[in-house]
Amino acid sequence: NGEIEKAMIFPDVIVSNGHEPNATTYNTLINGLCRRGEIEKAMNILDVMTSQGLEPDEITYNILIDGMCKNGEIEKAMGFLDAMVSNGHEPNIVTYNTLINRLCKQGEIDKALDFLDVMTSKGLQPDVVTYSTLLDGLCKKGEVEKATDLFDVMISKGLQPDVVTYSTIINWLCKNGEIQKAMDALDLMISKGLEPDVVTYSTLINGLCKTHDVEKAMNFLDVMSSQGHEPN
RNA sequence: GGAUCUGGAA
Repeated sequence: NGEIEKAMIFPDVIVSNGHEPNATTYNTLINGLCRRGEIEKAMNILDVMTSQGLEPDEITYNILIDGMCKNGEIEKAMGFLDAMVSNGHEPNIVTYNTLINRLCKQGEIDKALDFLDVMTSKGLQPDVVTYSTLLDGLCKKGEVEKATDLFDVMISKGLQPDVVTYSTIINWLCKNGEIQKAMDALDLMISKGLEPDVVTYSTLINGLCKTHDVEKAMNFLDVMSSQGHEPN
């Protein structure tokens, strides 16, 4: 609701009622501040949390790292990661996915792929989020060959593309003017039992509108509504 | 029956 100031009062209220806030309580607040880009305040809450004798957990760290990344402060995020490691907290798959996403968004795909190697060497298995993130980054950079290869790797590891993976591919096909293939991909995902969501449909509708096929776009509007996905 | 982190459209 954006009313973090009101929420901030609650740890005190909780304590005065005799219920100690736990890590989740603080994580929730820290996340709210990070989403507003108020990283400094979030770090202050981290201090409060620690001074209450609560150990930040991996979710706390991931929230802060993502906050810094989304705030464009990847250097800070990397530094924080180092500090975290030297305090004995190993990054998990979400941590890596977060950093990989930021690197992709900055167009630094090679660095992102380095992290893929790092996580693998640490025994962490990249998941469908990792691959979908990299696929999106590669497609947006026009590295279609590499994207295709990576998709094959993902499949060979037994990972199933999900609705986001398909939406990513559909988006790329649309942007590349391959609308028919995009619609084929939609059929394919449905045939695999996956349910397109509002983003999947919006992606296609956008592609169709950009190629002036408003008729088909309108059809998909009907289809999504009939599938119970309200247009947003 | 209830809470917190990462990927896709605009």
